[in-house]
Amino acid sequence: MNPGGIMFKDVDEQLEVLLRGAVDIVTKEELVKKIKRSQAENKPLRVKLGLDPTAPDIHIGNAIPIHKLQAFQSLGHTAILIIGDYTATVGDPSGVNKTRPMITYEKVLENARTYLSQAGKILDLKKTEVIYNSEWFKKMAFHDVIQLAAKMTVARMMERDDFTKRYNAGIPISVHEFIYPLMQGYDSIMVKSDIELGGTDQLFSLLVGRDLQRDAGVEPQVALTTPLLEGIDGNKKMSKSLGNYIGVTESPREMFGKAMSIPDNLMRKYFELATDLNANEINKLLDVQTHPRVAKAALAKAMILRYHCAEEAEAAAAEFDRVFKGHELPDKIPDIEISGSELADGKIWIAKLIVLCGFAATNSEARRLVQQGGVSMNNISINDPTLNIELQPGIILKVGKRRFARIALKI
RNA sequence: GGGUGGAUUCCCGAGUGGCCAAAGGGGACAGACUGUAAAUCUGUUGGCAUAGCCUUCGGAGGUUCGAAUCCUCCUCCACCCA
Repeated sequence: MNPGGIMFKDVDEQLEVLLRGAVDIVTKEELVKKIKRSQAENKPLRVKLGLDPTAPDIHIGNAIPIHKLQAFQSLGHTAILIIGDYTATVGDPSGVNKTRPMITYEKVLENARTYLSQAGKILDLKKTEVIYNSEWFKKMAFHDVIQLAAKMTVARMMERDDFTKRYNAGIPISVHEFIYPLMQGYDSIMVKSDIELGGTDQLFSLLVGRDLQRDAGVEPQVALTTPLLEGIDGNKKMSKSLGNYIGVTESPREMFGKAMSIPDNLMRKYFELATDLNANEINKLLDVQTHPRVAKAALAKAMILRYHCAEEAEAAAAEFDRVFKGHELPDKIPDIEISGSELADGKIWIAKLIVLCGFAATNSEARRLVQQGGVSMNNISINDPTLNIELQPGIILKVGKRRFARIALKI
């Protein structure tokens, strides 16, 4: 059937996998053409995804296009992961309504390391071309930069919704932000990409890549975007800085808890983007017959399954029920050692203890938590913020619904 | 280059001599109700062992018994004209 060694699946079969969950495909005709040609010539397509290591961790939101890249990879195509070590220092303006601060190159490299190891949870890195874009950008002369900049007009830049909005709102836009899409497009030329993936907020940059390629006399890449995922607050886009994210390296129990706190109306989206369940399974779980809580627990487990094993997912679910339904103690409670020098007459002020456990930033905050009835010790609620406690070893401090500590005394 | 307006607490935003640790909203946190959902309701939201004191309204000085508020200089930002 395929003497060349690589065996590509049927075009329709490939499209079914590749288009699942995709938002924009520019253009679908070109994609079909490329896949057909790849199959006929028995030659893998070059599929590019750029990641800017601006934060140390990957969360399940920015993992979405990585999973899409993995889908291409598992079909035999060539996955190209661009580590935007150079672009990261510029700062992608997409979807941001404030000027991004520039981050240092050292920080970027440090982030790149963890990014790569985390991306390895999704991709087969042995088969992935990993390329740092400083490879070409750091060699560029100013002259080259200007030539690149000459390929774009201000009017086209201002077509972008986020730029227009910022401009009209009087929020500054730096010139270097205009350069960003050009850099990303230039990457496409350098790695000879057939397809570029990205979140929907990347569409503009992906299209610039097409323009630049056309200008350079090569066949334009197909732009394929995946949806942006709202954070667990259900409001804003998932992001590290908003603290509404689920990190791919988080423990199963953390993932489970966070998944359970997403709003119901986001369940379908999470099912589709953050799990490997198929449409039938998802529909069945979201049926009116199924209690939303059951569906959400299934979602949490399926999500964990992408990054951990089945036993761990089950254990996380059981633990969750025990703590939040059964109101029992979690089986792993962090031990906090309190130094003897913090005590006075063998006692410690409750607010101080809470701060030492890291459950409040200041004594005042801790005091408020107590006043509001959010603090208990050994399951006995404490309401007096001036209370001094005699520390018995192994005493359990609970703050709010989910923060526990077992106190030990260090003499 | 010339002109105008602006910078307030996590964010938006009110405040133009004392009643200001600073309205209102958002967010966040805690509690009630639940399913760690949504909606709703209540409370909290600078620090300090808290009836009191201390630090904060872009920065540095100054006027005043008293300054977020008035004056001088500086920094940053936006808009208009060229």
